[in-house]
Amino acid sequence: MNNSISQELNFFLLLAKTQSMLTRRFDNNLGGLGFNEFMILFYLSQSKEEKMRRIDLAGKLGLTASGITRLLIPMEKIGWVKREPYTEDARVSFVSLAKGGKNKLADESMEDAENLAKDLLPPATKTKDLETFSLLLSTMSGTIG
Amino acid sequence: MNNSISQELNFFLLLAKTQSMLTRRFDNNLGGLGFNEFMILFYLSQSKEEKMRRIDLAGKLGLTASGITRLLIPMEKIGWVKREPYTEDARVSFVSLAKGGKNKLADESMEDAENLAKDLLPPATKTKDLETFSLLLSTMSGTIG
DNA sequence: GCATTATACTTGATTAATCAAGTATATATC
DNA sequence: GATATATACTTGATTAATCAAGTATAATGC
Repeated sequence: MNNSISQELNFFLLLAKTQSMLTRRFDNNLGGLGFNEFMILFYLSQSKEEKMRRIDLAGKLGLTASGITRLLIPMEKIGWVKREPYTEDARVSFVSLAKGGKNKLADESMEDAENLAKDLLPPATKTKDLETFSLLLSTMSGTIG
Repeated sequence: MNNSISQELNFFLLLAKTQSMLTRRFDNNLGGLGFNEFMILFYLSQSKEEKMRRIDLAGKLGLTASGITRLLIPMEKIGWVKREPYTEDARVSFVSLAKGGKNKLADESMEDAENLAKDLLPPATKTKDLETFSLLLSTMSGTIG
């Protein structure tokens, strides 16, 4: 039996496990919003004119274009986001933050997310380490393309 | 517009994005094994007598018991794992590594996973940092319960 | 300008995984 | 030792997300 495993692979196994648990935790504690839905509303709220191309949203969440299409369907129905055609390039359609989504985010979910984030990190976590780790994550997600 | 977001929450958003991309990458490059399937075969191969309780497997992957039940159904059918009843506690059933699964892992997937892991990490990643992050991740997943 | 290639998005079919509820067994409490 | 609670697992219903293929439009190369 060969029991050896590299530190690198071990890191990815741990990452997968942790992220599964984290996603479930976020999904259940954002006042009725799923984590992905929260991220969509949040990124829209941060963007210029509160609207983004669907493909850019996909990039932000690390999902496929298809995944975004499907995520947005119920959100549009409920009135959290709106579809905005784009005349300069007919392939593109923008998603914009609708009133309902803006309220949903502001009233509760944003605060819930912030509180959860602070609760989840071990109290001893060093700011400096968090920075290093964040940088590693951006580099990886930038590289994976 | 309130554009502020804590470093902590930002970290979790980045983590989610990166993990989505990573999972897709692993899923498509382990010689026909999904990432979760790979992890199951791997953890079984590492465990005593190459068998584990389903609930412990769930813990290792960060999934629910239900998720594990469903993951194992096709794997059992294909002959990668076997179900083993446990007389000392009739609630429990063990999963063991079957011949097919053992071969699948040894012939290709283990090597693929190791190579991928090394490819995905930025070359400049410091061993020391990787250790720190791994520790942070274990602490978090241990705490989340 | 025409043909090729690339981009943005949607859709059908499928797979993955959750939750809530249910079954069966074991453990603890009184 | 009967009752209540906890644990391990499965199942039905549902939601999430993929891939592969298709549509439509735009950009590139010659």
